[in-house]
Amino acid sequence: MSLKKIAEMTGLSITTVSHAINGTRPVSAASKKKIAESIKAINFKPNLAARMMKTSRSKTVVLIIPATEPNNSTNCFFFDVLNGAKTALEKHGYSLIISTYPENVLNFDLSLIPILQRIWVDGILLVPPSNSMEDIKSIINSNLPIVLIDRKPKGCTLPVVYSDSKTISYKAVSLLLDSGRKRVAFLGVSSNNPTCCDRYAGYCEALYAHGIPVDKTIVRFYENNHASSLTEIINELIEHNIDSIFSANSMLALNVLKVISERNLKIPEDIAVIGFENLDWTQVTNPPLTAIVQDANAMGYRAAEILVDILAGNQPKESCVVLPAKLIKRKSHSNT
Amino acid sequence: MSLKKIAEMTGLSITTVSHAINGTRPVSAASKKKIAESIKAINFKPNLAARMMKTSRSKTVVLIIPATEPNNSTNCFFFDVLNGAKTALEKHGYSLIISTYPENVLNFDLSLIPILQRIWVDGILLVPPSNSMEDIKSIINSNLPIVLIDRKPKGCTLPVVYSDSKTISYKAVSLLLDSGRKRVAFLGVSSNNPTCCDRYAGYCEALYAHGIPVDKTIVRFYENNHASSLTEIINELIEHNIDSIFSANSMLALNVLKVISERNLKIPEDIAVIGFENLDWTQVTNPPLTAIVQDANAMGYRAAEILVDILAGNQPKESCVVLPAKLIKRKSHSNT
DNA sequence: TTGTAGGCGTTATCAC
DNA sequence: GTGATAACGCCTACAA
Repeated sequence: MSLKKIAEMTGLSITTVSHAINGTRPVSAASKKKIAESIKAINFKPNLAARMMKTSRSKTVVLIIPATEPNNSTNCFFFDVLNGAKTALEKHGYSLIISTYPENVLNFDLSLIPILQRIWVDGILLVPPSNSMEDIKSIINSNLPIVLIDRKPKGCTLPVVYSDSKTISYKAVSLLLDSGRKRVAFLGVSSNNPTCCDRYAGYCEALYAHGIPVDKTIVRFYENNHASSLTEIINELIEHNIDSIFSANSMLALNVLKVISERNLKIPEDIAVIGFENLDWTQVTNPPLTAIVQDANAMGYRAAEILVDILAGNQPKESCVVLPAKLIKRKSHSNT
Repeated sequence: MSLKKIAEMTGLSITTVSHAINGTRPVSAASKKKIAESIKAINFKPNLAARMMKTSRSKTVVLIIPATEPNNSTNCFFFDVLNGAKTALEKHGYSLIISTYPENVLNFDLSLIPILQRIWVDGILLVPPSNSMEDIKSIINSNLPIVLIDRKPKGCTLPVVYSDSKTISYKAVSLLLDSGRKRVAFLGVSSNNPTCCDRYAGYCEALYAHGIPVDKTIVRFYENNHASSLTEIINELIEHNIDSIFSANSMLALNVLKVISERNLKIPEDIAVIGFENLDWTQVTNPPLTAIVQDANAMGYRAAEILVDILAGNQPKESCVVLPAKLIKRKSHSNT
């Protein structure tokens, strides 16, 4: 099954068949018809390896995401990113390869990722591991087109698609303050995580706008290599006379709910909670969680579209897409 | 950057270099060393397109899974499957391409999946859409090696890796019956879903073993194209004088919890609930959900290993792997 | 509008 | 132990 076969069947040359298939040169209607028929007859599909060898394009893109343990709700978020990217890519005839790196290993060299060791993908969709461009330097050195997703490292000039975490965090914390809370704790994953930093920035600005100074004793980052366990951290926080917690991702929110209920405290009466969600479970917690939702699917989709555009040789129209996030008010933020 | 270049650098022939790299023929230690040095010097990587052209092997496998809407907990399950498969594949030098099909479209022709339209992948990991081999016939006709995951259609002779849903469902329902429940309702996704059928079979056997006949009025399948909404179905079920519900997946369990709490009924006093979980959220529901957990990661991993084995030309040692599932007892199944 | 021919970087066959 | 050389299937000058 090859161009040659089609050429034989139609009595035309390989060249003409090739041009007919790719539309790279005028071909007479009669020839076109014959070729189309033969293609159908033997269900011919061009050999991508051969094509790739000539064009050095694989029409394949890799999505590189952090992988946490199984059963972690962050995974759902990335699944939606993946699905969005896949949808956009398939539309343009690209395939999507998946690769992951360990979220919790410091200074993991991304260029060690197997697929990047091969001459293979045309471009990269990357969720960067940290705030630092240094950590993705080796991957940038591959000289493949890159679009970042979800996290924008400091000093980043690459195209990037992410949620407006700061604005929505500002809103969430304001909601707590406006309903009379005075001691709003902040709980984040890591001070080295761009998204987390944005959320912290929104928190600080909201406090500032309400004339309340940031009290570092009720701000905690659960650094991955932290000495204390997450449960301990939350317990500590609660013992600092707080009346509410803004927790900067869904996994943290989940643990906050757990610890609070273990201490037999009431939400929102004793402690109001606002978190993040990647999943519908937040509506069946006790009480249903007031939470921020991001459009993960759109994030993947938009990023993929930008990458495809770059691969097509165009100047990207937008090098930085900031998607809005939503605050869903349920019962955990206020008893009024 | 090619074998030719390495050949020039070392003064050896392309042939020898190729054999040295692939270990397909004895090469003198001295030559080996020279070659290794040159490879390192120019950071040479074999061109996969060229290699693929000769071998007609892409060292790439596709994972085909159903995709539901964003934010659906089923996605988490498949993310873990994906991650497990990826881990195993990378170990053997394979890359993983992702493709999805719409879960709710009947008779979706899987062979329409873009990646399968190209001459590209060496093998297929597939979560089949239904109970019927007919629905995956077109994909089987591709003549690529296939390993099924999670669901075993009727009359299936392909290698398949799935959880022992029946046994664990038997245990779960027995737990309800042993604690005195008499009217255990069953809620499943679809009678056309192999996993769901297994869970129903476990349910029936448990009832049988306890001398209770299956009452079809308290058995419901939420067929995807069902006229009534899921909420209606659950409400109907509750009105049939039941004292407990076994819901056959996490999405259903979530909705069961929601409806019960909307009706201001108490769990487990009024209605005991056992569900499935893909995620840690089940511990923060009210009350924490007694649930069945599967090892999705292992499922993907094992399936990928079998596929790699087949691709290596071996007879697979096991054509059917049934993984155990766990029942996690929390608070929703019994008040004693 | 069509055809000829060379080459992309491998692997495989055969010969030494 | 080692080397020439012919494919694999496609694209693309260059020619007609």
